[in-house]
Amino acid sequence: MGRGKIEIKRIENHTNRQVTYSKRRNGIFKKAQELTVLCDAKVSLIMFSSTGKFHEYISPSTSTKKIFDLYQKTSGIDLWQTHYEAMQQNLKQLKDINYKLRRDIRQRLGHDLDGVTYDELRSLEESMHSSLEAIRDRKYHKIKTQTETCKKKVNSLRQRHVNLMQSYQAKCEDPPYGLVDDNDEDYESAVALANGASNLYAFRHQPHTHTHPNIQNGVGFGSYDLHDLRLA
Amino acid sequence: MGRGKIEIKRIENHTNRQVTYSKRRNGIFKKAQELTVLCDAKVSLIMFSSTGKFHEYISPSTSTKKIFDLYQKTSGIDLWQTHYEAMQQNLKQLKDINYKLRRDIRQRLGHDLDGVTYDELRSLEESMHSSLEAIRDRKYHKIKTQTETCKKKVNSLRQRHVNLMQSYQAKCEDPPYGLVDDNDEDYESAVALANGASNLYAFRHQPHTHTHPNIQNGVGFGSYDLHDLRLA
DNA sequence: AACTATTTATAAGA
DNA sequence: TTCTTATAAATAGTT
Repeated sequence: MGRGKIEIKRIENHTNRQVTYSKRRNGIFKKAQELTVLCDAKVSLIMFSSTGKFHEYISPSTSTKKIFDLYQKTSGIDLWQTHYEAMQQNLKQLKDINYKLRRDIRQRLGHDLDGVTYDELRSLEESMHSSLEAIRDRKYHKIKTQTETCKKKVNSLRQRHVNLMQSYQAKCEDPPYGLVDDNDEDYESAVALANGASNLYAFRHQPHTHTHPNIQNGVGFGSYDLHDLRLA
Repeated sequence: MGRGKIEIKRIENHTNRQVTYSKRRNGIFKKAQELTVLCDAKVSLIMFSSTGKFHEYISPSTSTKKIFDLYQKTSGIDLWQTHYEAMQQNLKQLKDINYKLRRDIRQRLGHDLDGVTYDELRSLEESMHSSLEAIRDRKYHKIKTQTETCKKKVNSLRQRHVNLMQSYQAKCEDPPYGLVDDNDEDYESAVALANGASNLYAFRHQPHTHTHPNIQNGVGFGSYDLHDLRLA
């Protein structure tokens, strides 16, 4: 299609080749676009000239990535695989290890023991036994430390209680006026306190709540039994 | 370029569209091939028809994978990225699960219990305990079946022993010459056997090996105690 | 880049 | 689908 027929073989003249590439590239792109529209097709056309220049046509309804995915799906060729074989390997190994770990756990739970020999069972039992010992030890250790922490707390509370009682008794022996300031309410409550009719006292008639036991019971008269605090 | 000019818009008639697709596809493939040869270019042409049919042209000097690699390099678009990221995610998850499984096992072995609460310790102990029971059950079951198999073997061997002794005594009552053939060694061993001086007999003075107990002890004179065989 | 003679592609019909 | 063929479109060589 031109002034003369040409043979389909490499054009040796460089300029000529470039010109022909340019002309025919436009032609093929136009054809691709027409095909896309006329036939509702998806076309991906990627070209590199002999000088390495890159040109692309892609149907507007799609993208190179989509064509690429579709290509792999349709042709069954996984272009990805060769690229990331090492990663695939890694993944496979991890899955394998994972499976073995799960099996180990299942056997430690007493399941899936059908294929296990007597000797293996014995060593598993032994391992389980000593592990159980270790876990029990740890539990007892936990109990012990928790108990000790608790005791320390109790001692601390007991000490606070004693201190509070001492300071309270000291206040009762002094005249209460030293506590009074411009605030009437404070004055009244101070008087009420002095008469032993504090509203705090009312708590003593409520069920034991174990909140602020040092305050609840601290407003007592020395008759209070410390026993209740020991396991608070 | 045909009997009539056509407008470049979607061909609504399905058959017509298919025919045009087929014809123009050939045309564009021919153009691609010509461009490849004439201009020494690399061309990748991937097409999907409206019905999803896939066709491809690729310049002989290259491959679809190479074109995609080159495409990515040139355009800077990473078509693998999403794949790669998905794989990374997968890998990370597996590693995570793996770590947790390992931790579980370590804890079941009684290690790494520092961060474990008292309640968790208790439930772990309980799990271990019941698992240990299951494993012991399995072991006992194994012992039982093995013992039964063993008993059956012993009974079978005992029967063979009895049979052997009977046929031996029968032979002793007959003249022994029937046993003798051209082989001197056989003759000698038969005589030795008759005298109770078999080299097989020597095994009785060795530590118990539990191999071929029927032969070791079978060359006796009826005074043999079967008890030894019971737990062989 | 434009022109145009000529080849090539293809629309419509068989 | 394939062949035919009139005609549109592409393009080789030229300017």
